[in-house]
Amino acid sequence: MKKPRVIFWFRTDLRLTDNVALQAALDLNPAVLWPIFTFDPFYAFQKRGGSNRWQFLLDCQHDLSASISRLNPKNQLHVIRESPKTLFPKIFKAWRVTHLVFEKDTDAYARERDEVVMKAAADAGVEVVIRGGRTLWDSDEIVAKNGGKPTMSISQLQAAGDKIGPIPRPIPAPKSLPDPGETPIDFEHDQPETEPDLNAECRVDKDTTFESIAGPKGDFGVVTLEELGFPSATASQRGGETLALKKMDTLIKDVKYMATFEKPKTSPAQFEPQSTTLLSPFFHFGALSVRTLYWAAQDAVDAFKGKGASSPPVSLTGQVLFRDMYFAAQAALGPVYTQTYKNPYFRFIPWHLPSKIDPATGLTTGEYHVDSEEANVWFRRWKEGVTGFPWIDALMRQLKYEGWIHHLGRHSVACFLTRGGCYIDWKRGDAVFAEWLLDYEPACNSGNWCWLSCTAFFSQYYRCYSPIAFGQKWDKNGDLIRKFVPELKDFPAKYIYEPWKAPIVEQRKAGVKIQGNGLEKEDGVYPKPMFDFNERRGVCIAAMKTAYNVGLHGNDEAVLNGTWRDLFPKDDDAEIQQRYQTDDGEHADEGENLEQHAGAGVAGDKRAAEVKSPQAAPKKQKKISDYAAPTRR
DNA sequence: GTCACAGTTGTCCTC
DNA sequence: CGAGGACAACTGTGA
Repeated sequence: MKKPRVIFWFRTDLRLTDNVALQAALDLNPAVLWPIFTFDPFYAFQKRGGSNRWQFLLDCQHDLSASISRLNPKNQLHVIRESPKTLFPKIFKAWRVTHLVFEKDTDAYARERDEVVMKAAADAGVEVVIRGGRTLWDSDEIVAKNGGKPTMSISQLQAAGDKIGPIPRPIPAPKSLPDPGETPIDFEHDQPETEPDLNAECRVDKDTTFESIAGPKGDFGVVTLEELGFPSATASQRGGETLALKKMDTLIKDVKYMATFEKPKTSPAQFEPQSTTLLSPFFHFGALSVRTLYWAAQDAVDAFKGKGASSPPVSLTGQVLFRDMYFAAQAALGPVYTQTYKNPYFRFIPWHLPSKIDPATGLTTGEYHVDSEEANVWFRRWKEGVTGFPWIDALMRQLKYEGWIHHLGRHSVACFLTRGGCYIDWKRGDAVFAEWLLDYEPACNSGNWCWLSCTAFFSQYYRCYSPIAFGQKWDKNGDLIRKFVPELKDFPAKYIYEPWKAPIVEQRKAGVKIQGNGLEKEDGVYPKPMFDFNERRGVCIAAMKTAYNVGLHGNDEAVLNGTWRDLFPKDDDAEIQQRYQTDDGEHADEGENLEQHAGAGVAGDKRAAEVKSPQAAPKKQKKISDYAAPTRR
């Protein structure tokens, strides 16, 4: 029998260490092995992502390719610029492939993509080998042990994990790699769909990535930011497995830090160095395996002799357990995991700026309805970091520039945008994080936005982060603000969280005027706050109470057919019912699913200080357990 | 079914 | 300055 000719398909596992799937490929004892990465136009055009994250990905690929070449100078990472859906059928034939090996991926698009590829493999007589390694436990197995339901709490995840058994220990990197086979590309190069381009705004130039299948030099080299038409990255964090392992080495030496880590006690205001490990971007691209971190942390706890070793959920191990919880929730719910509409586990709350839904698929389109011009301005000011609340603005500018903010910083800005300030749909924030975060992970990002907006996973909506007090608790002097909002760098600490309260003479001394809305940039000016936070907190908590009393979820009939409004109290409060503005036909609904009625008038949020209780709304429409678990494939 | 209690990460006031 | 309780009141878990 002839020895196997194997493609190893790298995806979200850009590493050699603890790569269980790669080991499975080597266990086939292949004659030749092509390590490949399909540069999928889907991610370039139909998923949001800015320069910082692209750079991190490209770093990971350069590093991986170099590591491969170190093991075998004849080999490298072969980056192929085409959709895997069209590429594989051609390449299976052209390269006379016998086996395709890859790591399992449970993201919604990845499942669909892999189905297509597996079908092509079956048609071509190529054997497919899949191994798990992206999560601590296999997400589908977790779902099965959780009664086929999404894991909606950390205790459910832990119970399901206990039923499966111990988390596998990481395995070492291979010591050698076979040669690659020949790489003829004498087949047609399918051109990608480039419209709509969700990243059009981020590009400074047109994309040329897909002009050739093996790159401009024909050497299957790594794509560049220039080819993608993206500007240079601004983030200081860089990617790659080598760097990740170096970070791990440093961490492991600090047994006390590892063993006593408690997430809620780490400061969101600390930068250079940050108070947490900053390993999440490496997990996202698979440059480091979560099992490596898990066992390093667990071993540190076991080795720690002092007092105060931490345990889940606050410990380092707890952090990756939460990641598994979100992944298993996603594995159970499929595409609706990243939206409320059609999702039986996510609470329906009539936020401002709700998502548009594609009637054909029932999925969000990425666009949104503008039910309130005021809320739309708030959203723009939030995104650009000119809300007039320095703590929020510093975090948002840090996010844009560095591609990272501390977890509690994310809590602050997410609470502020949704249930604790603007009352804007969590999907708007989710999309901004998707664009800017280095570590953007759909499962975790969607999960955390739901958590913070009290849409799912968490429900104590009356616990509301103050854009003033929360930052002050960690950073009295406002150093994070001084760093990322330089307009305020000379402001007295007494007023730095509430600059609008500073007397004119103090403003003059600090060289900054507090005026305007921040959208017209002007030197020496920092905007006034975009609303009275205490007033907004009251409005939001009352509106949340109403939404909770009505008790709808994303898959309830009233949400699907748009009659949910009938269940909410009829009053003029903008936060109770999204109201379409009748004086602006542009925003009137164009016959889509969410059935936005033309409202009774222009929303006037300022009036909404007191909110009436819902009239005779049922305490609970339905219990979650009344729903059949949504099925996938 | 009921009830008490806990829940990774709130704020503000009093003592 | 730190601890503790009120605020108003959510869901999931387990006895």
